[in-house]
Amino acid sequence: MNSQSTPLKQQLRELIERAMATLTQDDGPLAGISELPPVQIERTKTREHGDFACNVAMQLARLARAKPRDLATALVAALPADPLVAKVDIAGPGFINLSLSDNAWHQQVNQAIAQGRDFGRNQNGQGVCVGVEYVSANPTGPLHVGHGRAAAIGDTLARLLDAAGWKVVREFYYNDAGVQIDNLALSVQARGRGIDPENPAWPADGYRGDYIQVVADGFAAGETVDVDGQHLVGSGDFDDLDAVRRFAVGWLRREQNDDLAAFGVQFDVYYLESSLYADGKVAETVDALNQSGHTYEQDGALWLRSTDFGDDKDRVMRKSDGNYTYFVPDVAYHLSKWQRGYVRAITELGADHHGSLARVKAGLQALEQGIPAGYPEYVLHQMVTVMRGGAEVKLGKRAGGYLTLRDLIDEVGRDATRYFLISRKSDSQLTFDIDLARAQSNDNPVYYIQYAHARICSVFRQAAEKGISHDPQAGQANMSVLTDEQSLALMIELSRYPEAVESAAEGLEPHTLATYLRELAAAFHTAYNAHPILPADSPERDARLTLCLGVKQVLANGLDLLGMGAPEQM
RNA sequence: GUCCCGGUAGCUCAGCUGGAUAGAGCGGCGCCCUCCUAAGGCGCAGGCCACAGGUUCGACUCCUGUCCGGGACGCCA
Repeated sequence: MNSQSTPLKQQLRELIERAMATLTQDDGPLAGISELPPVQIERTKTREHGDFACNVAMQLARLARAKPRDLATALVAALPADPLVAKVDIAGPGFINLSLSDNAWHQQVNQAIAQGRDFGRNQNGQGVCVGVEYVSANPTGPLHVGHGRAAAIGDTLARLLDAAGWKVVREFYYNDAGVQIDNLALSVQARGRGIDPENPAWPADGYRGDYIQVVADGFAAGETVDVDGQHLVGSGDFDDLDAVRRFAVGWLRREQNDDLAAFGVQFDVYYLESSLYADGKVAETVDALNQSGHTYEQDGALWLRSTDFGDDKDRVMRKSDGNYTYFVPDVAYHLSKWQRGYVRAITELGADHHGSLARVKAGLQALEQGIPAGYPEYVLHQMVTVMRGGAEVKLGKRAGGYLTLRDLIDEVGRDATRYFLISRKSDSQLTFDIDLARAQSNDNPVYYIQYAHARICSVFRQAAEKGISHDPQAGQANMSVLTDEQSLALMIELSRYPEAVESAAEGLEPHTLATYLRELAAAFHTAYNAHPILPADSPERDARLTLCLGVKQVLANGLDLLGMGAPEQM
């Protein structure tokens, strides 16, 4: 494993910090300022402003009672010389603009090649354990597109956090015992007895989809289901509702797992709601809430005074019929995450559940067990609508045309499905255009990015056919022959990758990585068109091929974080 | 009525924890393959960042209010 070298931004930040330290000495302009603001280094929008800009002089202006530009001048004068930095300017209201040497970019390319799959990874998480929960669909039906969005977002988050040095546990939580499961069992039983949803004898809240018939047929035919460590055999005895229930749950669990596997999504832990009752976690939670004094009895029910913790009204914990409301096991479940050592817990949910967030957080606070106020962190996604042929595809469970995640994967492919579900900010509603996702054309960003990777592979194949060998060492030594604008722009784009990974992980915003990869691919395609990669001149050729190797590595790393393939040929 | 999320080019959307002249793709118009995959590239046109205030050196970004669209508000899960 290569030791990760210090990221560019951080190296520059340290230079500025050293300059600031100089100015705090004795009677320097910053002397006597106790709290210096954190130094922010950011990429500039145009190279006219250099490569990186620092706004610290403006931030310090008031504290130091000095003009921003005067401070900037003093900082620049105190800035230590460094081979990374070619030029320093002061511009606008007091920006310090840093222009890097070409050699700085060459180093980034070389690092991408040398570090390989590790390039872009960082140690920000310091190996601390974070639980990431997502999908968590109840086993009452096939996964639909909304679950697909949850899976794509959650899985990419998990990969990003892993790349950022956290110890990630992927978790799937499901209810295997509640009212909805009863409805499932009753539905399968009814189908098994030849009752269909149009029949007056159909269960009131039954699941009407055709898949119920399939499950019933399997149960009748004595099919077997192996899932979650269980081996289930359909007995065909529809009077044994408990057996029907176990079989149906197992069947749908297996179905969901198969679909998720086809989507490239796997979990470390499957957590059953029923286990929270079986192992006393629910009772422990209720006792702790009672003991902490945040509960009261009223109207024959037990209430949590969640308004003490920011909820807008108190919530019933135990109904007057003696059963717990769903949010009690929810609190117990998140307590178990804390107790299992998840220092951070991230819960990915559909935004239609946002109403439950406040009460779960309130419940965790009311336990008074030192769980941080921000626990768990929620990432919510908005609804997905699907378009085909310019018309909306209805997704309702009741309708016959039930579009499942599996249907979508089969129709447009795993990579395109993942990309489209991840490419938008999770906070905004998403329109999934099946025709666009299927298009094998430049309308489709999936191919655009993957094609960049395939194109590089193709160039190396061409080189091999022509008997041209690539000397990577010579390439690295000769990078300075690449002075054209497009190559430089490509190197700079490549150098942004570690920052893209870091900020996507930190902000829990996987879509920003998708955006970055499109920009990297664009920079590559531009350079590809501007200059032949296999010119006769061998120093230049070696350098261009070396740059291609670096870009190829970054594309592969980035696509992998999105759970997508990096094809060598298209 | 309360709460959450959106409102940026004709369309679909980016805009990184407030930064310098607002970005990309598609669509429109005009170009580029005797050349490594044209699944590509180049150029032009296109904007009161929903609206009105406020905060400050500086606001698409933060705060308040209004309007529009979507969602959530149960002793359902």
